[in-house]
Amino acid sequence: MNILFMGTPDFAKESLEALYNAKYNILGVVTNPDKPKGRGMKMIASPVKEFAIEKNIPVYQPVKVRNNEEFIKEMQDLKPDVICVVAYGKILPKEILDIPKYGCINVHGSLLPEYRGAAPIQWAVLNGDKKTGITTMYMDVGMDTGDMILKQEVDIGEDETTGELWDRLAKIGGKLLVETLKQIESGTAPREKQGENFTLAPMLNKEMAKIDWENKTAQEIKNLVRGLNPIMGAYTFLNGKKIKFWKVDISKSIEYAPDNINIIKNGTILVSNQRDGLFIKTKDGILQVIEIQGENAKKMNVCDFLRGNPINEFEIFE
RNA sequence: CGCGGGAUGGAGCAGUUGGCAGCUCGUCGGGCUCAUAACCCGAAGGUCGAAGGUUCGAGUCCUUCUCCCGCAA
Repeated sequence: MNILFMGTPDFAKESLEALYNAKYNILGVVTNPDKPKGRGMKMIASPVKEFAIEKNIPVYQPVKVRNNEEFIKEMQDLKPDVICVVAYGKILPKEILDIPKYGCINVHGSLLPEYRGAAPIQWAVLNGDKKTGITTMYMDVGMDTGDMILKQEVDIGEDETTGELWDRLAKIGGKLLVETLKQIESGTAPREKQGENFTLAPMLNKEMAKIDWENKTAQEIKNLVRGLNPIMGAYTFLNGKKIKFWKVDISKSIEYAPDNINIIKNGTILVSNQRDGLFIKTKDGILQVIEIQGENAKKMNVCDFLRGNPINEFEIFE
């Protein structure tokens, strides 16, 4: 079985590596072009590209795919039996989808038809879901609308972050992809149409990262912090300064609740000291901050942070 | 030359117009208490990132360098 692989981030690299270790013949790897990134705008190659180079697999990095006759011709000439696409970052035109006889297989980070789109893992955590999973499918021209092949459910931990779940799903995705190919080869792969009741997982935007103290519950805020770690971090303002929360938890003890808690504004700091940390009133409970980051500073444990950046009790996050 | 912040005892930070290097925590010793991640007393621990310059005097002002970090999905 000759495979053409398309993917870009570390999530995709896991699948590529799984295919490689399963001894499939990988004709080539298509990945997004290197781009300037990080401090100093250094050119960075994608994890998929780095792996491919290490294993001497040819790398293709078209700037665009649609209407790129030269690239499409190149892909056709490779004559892949199947194309595996994992978080490539571009939409593939029909001309590409039609190349391989076994079709294009995609690894998607959710239990389809839930969370079609770019950010399925993030949204599963943001919404506080208890479980999610991986789905492999035959791609069609729609956005994650193809017929499903295999699924694997995965439980989401109560405190698990998007980053942690991302890493786990990446590995599971690799395994499921290999299993999917095996079944396709042996002709036993199932093919199931997606139901009508789908949900979307659009790309995340910056506004949603701001904590809404007024209307959100402690659990919702915790989900926001978990869901945005490590992508952008949930933030709030204190005295005009932007502060990011990287890890919070719902305080189980009520000993920090003052008598007049019901008339205090949501977002008010109830406790702030170097021993206990930082506790904040929310709509329905008390939130404990565990990991925090100030402006132009690195993340740190909240107790360390308070040592150098004292915060008064009864100040209010906005 | 993408934008910005920083380098000060073990940790996190402050240090005003240049004038004895400080705060919180931790560490060590002692005390107090039925008791404490409590409190009190004391101690150790710094070539203030590197080099040069201005000055009677530089953590602080000027130049150069090194390293670290944040934001731009």
